[in-house]
Amino acid sequence: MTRRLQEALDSLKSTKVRMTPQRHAILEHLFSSFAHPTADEIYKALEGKFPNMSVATVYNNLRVFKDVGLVKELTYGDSSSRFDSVTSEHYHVICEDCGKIVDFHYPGLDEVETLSEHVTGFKVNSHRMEIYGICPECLKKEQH
Amino acid sequence: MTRRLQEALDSLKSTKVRMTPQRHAILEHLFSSFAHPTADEIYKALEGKFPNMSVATVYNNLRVFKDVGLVKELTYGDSSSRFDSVTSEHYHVICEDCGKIVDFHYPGLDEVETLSEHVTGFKVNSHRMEIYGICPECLKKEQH
DNA sequence: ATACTAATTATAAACATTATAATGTAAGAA
DNA sequence: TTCTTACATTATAATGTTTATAATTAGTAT
Repeated sequence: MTRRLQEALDSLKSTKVRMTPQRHAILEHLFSSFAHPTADEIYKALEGKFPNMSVATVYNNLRVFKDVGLVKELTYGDSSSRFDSVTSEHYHVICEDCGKIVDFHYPGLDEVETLSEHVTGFKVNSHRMEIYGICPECLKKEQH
Repeated sequence: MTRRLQEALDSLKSTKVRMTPQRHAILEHLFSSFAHPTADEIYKALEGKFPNMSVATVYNNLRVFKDVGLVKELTYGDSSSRFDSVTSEHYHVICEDCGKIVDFHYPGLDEVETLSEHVTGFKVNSHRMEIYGICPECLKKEQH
């Protein structure tokens, strides 16, 4: 069990969210790696362990985790949402070919928030940024 | 007819994309304002003029325009894509309360693309950024 | 152990988007 | 101008993701 998973489980104890085997498995899947799976990928990954689990359970619980701030929903260009276990602030680099998502840390875009606040009169809360391109693996495939 | 629309029509002449009344109307709708409508909003807006137009026509043509670089598809959190007539490079400031989208110009984030290319090994093509907050109108409402 | 409440399952429905096949039409050639 | 051909449109069905519903099951506090 990773530290990140343990922390997620602990933070759930302070809420009124019940722990169930399915929820534990979904959290484990999300927090034990830095992947950004779709709901369906999670569903398929846990099929062996929970043959009777409904896909609605995956969606419901992802929403529960989102509501308590444990995961983020990423709505990018492709057809289905991806889910990201929340760690620190970071950005995503996305492969336009295979859809793979890689984390990317970049320091200061605070200036952008400040400037946009002045220009638009908005009270700015946050921003998001994604970078699009072709991943090394797909670049190789193209060359063949 | 606005200059932006005329430019869009001109640029289509240099491609092999045929002009049809439906295409003209969709372009007019997109290029005569700076709105960011969904496919369904465009469909409904043109219902009066083209009672027989199929929703597939809207989707097909938005894809055509996207392919030749006249429009951009914006996939935000909500369920359906929005479409933006391409002008110069710009970003969007989005009101979390009423959903309003305001354009925002900001010069150089090229450095982000360069750096992410080095760090991840991707061949980077583009990036997008959105800024989230509360617009002046909704701020006022909150204070009452 | 019991009871209460919430979670899960199975299923159907909703919704956006895409595919298919038949019909209609834009645009260049004769 | 008319003809021709390839492309666009329509109507419809299909697809894929996500949500809603109702019945059953299972956590948790007492």
